[in-house]
Amino acid sequence: MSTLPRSFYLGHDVVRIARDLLGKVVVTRMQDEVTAAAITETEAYAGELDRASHAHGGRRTARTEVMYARGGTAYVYLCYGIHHLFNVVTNEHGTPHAVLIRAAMPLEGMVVMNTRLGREAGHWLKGPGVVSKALGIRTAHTGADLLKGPITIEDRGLRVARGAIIAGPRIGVDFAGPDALLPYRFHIRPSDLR
DNA sequence: ATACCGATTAACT
DNA sequence: GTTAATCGGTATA
Repeated sequence: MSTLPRSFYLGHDVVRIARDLLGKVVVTRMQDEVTAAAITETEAYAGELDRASHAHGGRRTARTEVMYARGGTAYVYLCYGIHHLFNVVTNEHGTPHAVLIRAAMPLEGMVVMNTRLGREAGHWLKGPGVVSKALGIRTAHTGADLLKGPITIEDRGLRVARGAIIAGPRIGVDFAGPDALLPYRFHIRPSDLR
């Protein structure tokens, strides 16, 4: 169990980092409640040039400012007034790259997850809103340092089976024109983690 | 100040 | 396949 170092997040290739996050474990420690889940789906948002990104065109607002922080910072925003979507900021300070965590496999704290979800978490948290809800991640956590907590990401030695990664276009970004077709989404099945 | 709408989800028909 | 839920961000005035 080792928390990912700052250098993991400072890389300039957000698409590669999105792929490398598959199999890594998101851990939250909140009020003595520990939950952990292995990432099975991600999407890369490539900053100012990416029409699907909140930071497209260099937009800087109260909400998006945290995207310009250094890699290893949490960006959590409210979508449709209901869902808290968890992103991992990457690249150096000033470059607004981020990776959206869209699905994960529960590893620890299933009882707590069940309570938070109001149902059985099962063996696969599908959808960014569901992942955040199960892990207790909310907009209040935006700006949190992923090297300190309460949210951390660890390498627990899980490896992705060779050839298991599927790349494709991102979900829900039809408004982004040609950028909606970029293969910035990566996913695997929980059974592809060893 | 006001109007519109989204990197979604669950519960419908 | 369709739709309600729910509210902060953003643009427009």
